[in-house]
Amino acid sequence: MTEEMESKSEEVANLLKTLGHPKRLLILCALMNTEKTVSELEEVCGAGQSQVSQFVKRMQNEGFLKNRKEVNFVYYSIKDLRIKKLIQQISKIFC
Amino acid sequence: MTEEMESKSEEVANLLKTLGHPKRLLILCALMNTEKTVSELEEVCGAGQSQVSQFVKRMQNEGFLKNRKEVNFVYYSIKDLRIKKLIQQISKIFC
DNA sequence: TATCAATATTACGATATTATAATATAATGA
DNA sequence: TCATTATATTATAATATCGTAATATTGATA
Repeated sequence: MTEEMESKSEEVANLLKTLGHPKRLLILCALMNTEKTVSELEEVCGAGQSQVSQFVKRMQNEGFLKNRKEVNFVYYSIKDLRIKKLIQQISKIFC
Repeated sequence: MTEEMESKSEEVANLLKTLGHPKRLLILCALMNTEKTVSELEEVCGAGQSQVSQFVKRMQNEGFLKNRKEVNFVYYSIKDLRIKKLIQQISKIFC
């Protein structure tokens, strides 16, 4: 096994792990067509404020999400078209 | 959020979690073209016998793999064409 | 300035996962 | 039968993740 395979497999595994949580998946699905605030996402996935904040932070760090601040709201959305298509593919594969 | 969405998201999340481990990914890739024994898979992913055995058991339980016993070897392989295509999609998405 | 609303961060116990070692099982061949 | 080989199972310590509560931050507004 090459160094490259090892690091690539870790990189991909990290992305898959981030996707591998039911509430994070629900958040991603909810963001497919529109941006949403943290409190809106709380309702979407039935998690508390703190947990949603942690979820979106992680997904942003992994490159899935971006945000935009407006007054004291923070709107999260899918980072770009590439990620949106990726999520569509994933959902096509598993659903 | 409907009951159905909740259970579907858990189901998909479980599949993604199973995929979300670097050595399990390496095992799946190694099985794309050919079946392999547990000891061959040890070399493929650089894990010990026990761990590989646990990995393939889990992936078999999740529906990714099947096995075939021959004398005292156990050959593991991708369960069917549908799963093979799924893994190809995943690797196309992330690589 | 004081307060409030929205979000982020931190802390922490509970639970799950990982990696490893030890042992068990099952089939083979001497 | 006994030893060997391949695999499976069990146990366990280390680590990671999850969910929750408490606190901090930030910007707006009274």
